[in-house]
Amino acid sequence: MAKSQTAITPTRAENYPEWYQQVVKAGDLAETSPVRGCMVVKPWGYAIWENIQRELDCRFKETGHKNAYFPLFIPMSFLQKEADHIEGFAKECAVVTHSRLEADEDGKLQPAGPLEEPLIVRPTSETVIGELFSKWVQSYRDLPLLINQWANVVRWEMRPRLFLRTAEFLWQEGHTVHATSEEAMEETRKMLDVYAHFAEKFMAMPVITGEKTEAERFPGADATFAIEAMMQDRKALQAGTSHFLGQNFSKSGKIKYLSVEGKEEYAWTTSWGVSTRLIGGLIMTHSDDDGLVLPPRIAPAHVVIIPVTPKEATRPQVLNYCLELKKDLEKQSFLDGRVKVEFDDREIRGGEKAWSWIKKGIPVRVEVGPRDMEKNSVFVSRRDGAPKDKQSIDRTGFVSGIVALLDEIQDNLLTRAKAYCDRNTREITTEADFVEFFTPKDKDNPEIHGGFASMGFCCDAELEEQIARQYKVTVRCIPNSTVGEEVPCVFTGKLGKRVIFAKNY
RNA sequence: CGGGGUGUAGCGCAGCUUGGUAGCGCAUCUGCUUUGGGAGCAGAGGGUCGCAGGUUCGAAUCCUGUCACCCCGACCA
Repeated sequence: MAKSQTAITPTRAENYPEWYQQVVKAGDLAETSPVRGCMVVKPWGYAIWENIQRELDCRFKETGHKNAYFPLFIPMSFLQKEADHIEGFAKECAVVTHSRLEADEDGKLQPAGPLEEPLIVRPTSETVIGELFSKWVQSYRDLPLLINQWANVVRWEMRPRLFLRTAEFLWQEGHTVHATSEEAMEETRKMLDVYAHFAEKFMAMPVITGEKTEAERFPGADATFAIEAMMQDRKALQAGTSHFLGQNFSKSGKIKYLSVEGKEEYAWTTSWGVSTRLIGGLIMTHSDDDGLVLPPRIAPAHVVIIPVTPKEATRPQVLNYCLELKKDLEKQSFLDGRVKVEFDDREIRGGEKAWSWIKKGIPVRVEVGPRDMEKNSVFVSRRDGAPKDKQSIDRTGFVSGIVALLDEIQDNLLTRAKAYCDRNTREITTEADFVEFFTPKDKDNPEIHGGFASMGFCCDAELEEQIARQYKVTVRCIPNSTVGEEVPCVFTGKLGKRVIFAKNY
């Protein structure tokens, strides 16, 4: 049978959503679970999440936050406290109503021991954390209170997609309490910047930071900020959010403190989070028709060494040479650690072996055989290049240059992603251009459209909703970089703000 | 939860319109060959066709119900 030209079928151009699923599968990142909507994160995928966690956790601690853990269950009455918050989350919650199971006459298990008050599996923790914060905060001396938790949350989504939207997902939620509005706003923006910096520097994922319009705001927030990234199908992915909650949750949760002047005041709170969705963003930013492409700074391993042993006689020497090479590479410092090396001596065919690593997105592959050993060189290919593109490099030079090579791949991926985003971002000035920009050209791939439209908008909520219904396009954000700019609205001509319109995940 | 689609060997699919008791590719096993590359040749094993009813002498194929998955919509990190 003639093998397809690409490791992944269908290709991105043929069917993007299906391609995405195949990349997740081929890269051995995750799979669906017996429970609809839930996800099993496999070791290679979880290692990516651990790298995301490690880096972000450092940044959180550097900015003064401490980790804590709050309960999975929230009393239903807590959710009731903040009116907008209920509106936003009540519908998609998992509800626990019983405390045990009992076998009936037929031996079938039945829920028993009904709870007096149903418990909600947290969709987000503002309400429980607020309850506890109200006890922790008494005086201005207790502020600011800067807490983060790494946890799982559940939102009973109707249309799950691995990493992008699952019923249960892993995330981090920061919750902070401040004495003043200014300080809380500063925190909100600071954490957004932490996310933006992380996305660009580590995930090589260019993002636009900005504020959400009222329609897209977090339920219960006074202002929501987000990082938005462009995927390869030109749709936007909200990759992280930071909320200025004003005094809404402190009023509903009674978070009060005694000020320097001895007056009782309501505190100002923030919350911010990123989730395993980042991995979905990573996949859709860099991967190609041969599978996953991982930026070195987030990859579970940087280099795979594949021994080539055509003759049984030289096999032990080749394996030994590879192990020595592994040791030398692992002496090199990369980021805060070492260069991480996989040595693949599985007893499978060379081609299959190499392709399995291509599909996993490992940044650098090294093939070492008897001839390389004789010349004291190695055969190297980069994941950001073509699969057949291999180069013979002197062993010493390769080892001493590995860190530079990883940095180069990292930079190249960011440059490439940035160029893609720029190429598909257009200034829109008329309604006709807007319609044209977002009308699919290809009937077989109706998802493919223009990309990001940078344009003036009066930010009328009703108009925004109408546009969303008609064109399936929403305001992704009011970019921080253009705040203050006054631009005529493309639809009404009224002076408005510069916004980014796009289709989104 | 609405609209559409798909369920046939471990995986990917054909067969279904025009009912006659199951086929292809990959994978697996065996042998020989090959050996800087997702191997070649020859042979073998493996399926009560998602599940439950119905129509019929006879159902993968027609009808009804049901479950699961995927796509589109509503909802969303």
